[in-house]
Amino acid sequence: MAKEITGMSEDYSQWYIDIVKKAGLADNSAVRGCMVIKPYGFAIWENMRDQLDRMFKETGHVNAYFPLFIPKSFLSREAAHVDGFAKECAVVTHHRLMNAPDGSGIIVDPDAKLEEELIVRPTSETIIWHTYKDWINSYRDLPLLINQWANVVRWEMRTRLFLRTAEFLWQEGHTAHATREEAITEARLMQKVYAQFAEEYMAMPVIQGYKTPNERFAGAEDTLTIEALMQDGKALQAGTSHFLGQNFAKAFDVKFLDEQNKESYVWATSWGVSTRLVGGLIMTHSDDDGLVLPPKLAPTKVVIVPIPKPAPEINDVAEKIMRALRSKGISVIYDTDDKKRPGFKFAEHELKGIPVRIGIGKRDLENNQVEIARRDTKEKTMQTLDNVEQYVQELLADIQQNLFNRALQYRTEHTTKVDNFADFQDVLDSKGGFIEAHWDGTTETELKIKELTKATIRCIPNDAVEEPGKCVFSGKDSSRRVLFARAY
RNA sequence: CGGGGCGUAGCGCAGCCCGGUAGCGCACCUGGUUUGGGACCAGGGGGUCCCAGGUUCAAAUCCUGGUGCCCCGACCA
Repeated sequence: MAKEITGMSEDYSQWYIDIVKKAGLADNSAVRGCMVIKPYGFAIWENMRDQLDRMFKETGHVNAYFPLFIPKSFLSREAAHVDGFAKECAVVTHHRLMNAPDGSGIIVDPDAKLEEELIVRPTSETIIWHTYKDWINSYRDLPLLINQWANVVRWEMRTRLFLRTAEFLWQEGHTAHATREEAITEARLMQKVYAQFAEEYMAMPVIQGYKTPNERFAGAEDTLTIEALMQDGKALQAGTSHFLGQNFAKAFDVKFLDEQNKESYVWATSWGVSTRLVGGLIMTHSDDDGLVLPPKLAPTKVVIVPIPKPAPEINDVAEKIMRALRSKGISVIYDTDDKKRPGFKFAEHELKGIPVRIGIGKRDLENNQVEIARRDTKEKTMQTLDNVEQYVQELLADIQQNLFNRALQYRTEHTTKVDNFADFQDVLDSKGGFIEAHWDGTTETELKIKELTKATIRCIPNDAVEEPGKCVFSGKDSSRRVLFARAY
């Protein structure tokens, strides 16, 4: 009726857009490529953010905030870095508006041109490393473990709600270390934190690995990644953690004195995840009825629907259940709207992905029971009133686990070992997903494969087993399989 | 940056070809009947038809120019 969602199999892209809009997560805005994150979508992001923030702090990081604007000259200090971002920067050139002399409206005041243009940050390495120069003198100042929650702007050609927007919210960790080993350990730790978050909270299984030189972050010596697989068989880079070597320390002249009074450049990492994760969450679990949310991130875990509408005896029971669940930290709402009928509400709450629905009708109360429905499988059971609290707790845990299992099973079924290029193309076009194949290690081959198939090397998995083989494209020697996929 | 589409009520759209009182569905308000998987009836409110200029007695509709957003691709988190 009112909220038709395009079928996933019919048009995956349209299905995704329908979910985002109809579940009330976000809308397009008046600004090209920028979205309005609506309260429900923002609530999901807040839950992600809060949990990640806890995990960052548990691993010793603190939050700070750096400017939105970056002097143009900063960006050019690290050569690879500027190459990577130059083409997608928003630039501030003036600082004042004025009424047009001809009365045609407001124009930029030509006299208010900035001496040096400001770049709206696409990422903050440069402004942060400029600042670190002042903060770091001695080994005693290290490690410096800082995270920032911020918005950044990348003027992308092609945008998609949550997955790629011109402005997005994210966190960026920027750490400084005394030794190479310590920085590498940090980058690995944060990759692990991201993987743990993705799997335990988002119920989204990820492959941990590292990027090929070609896919590396601009300015990094090594880029670690977590890669997830979406339901249409495309991969999503869900988070990255970079070992930056001494590149930024050298570019911004950040040195420290060690215990031996010897001066050296510090070692750096940076790592980030963004609102893109919301897109990943949607594309991992949702279905043709709408959003499906893992309980650990659902803004509302339980909704109670009075059947057919609120009534004193139903309200009493609902209140009791709410109190009991809330005392266990379970967010629950009672849908008291007396204008909408139960069927409408069921559909609406399913669209919003609320993990558990409790239906209370007079008929049920006569039998001292309520109906409990789970969003993931849409199964319903009757539970006696004294059992509701415990049942719901277990059910939420079960849903969380089931979503992960389901996604893992999908990924397993869509991960294929391939040993020749014909199969490689066949698999990509038929079922998609991850392809484990040998690669000769050259960028040339990587690019050629991309050109021919649109598949990229998502990563070299951390746990890739050493096995001799022949490159799926060039036939040259290879010592391990890498992970290919078409990606978002 | 190429290709396509769209701008008309809060949302989704028709009307435009062939100029003549701005319409439909949903949502909203009122009343009533309903209510265990997206209710129905009756009444009602709500519009710079993206902007500017032109043609015309008359423009949502025709002409010219502009602008915005979306979708699909190449580039990227």
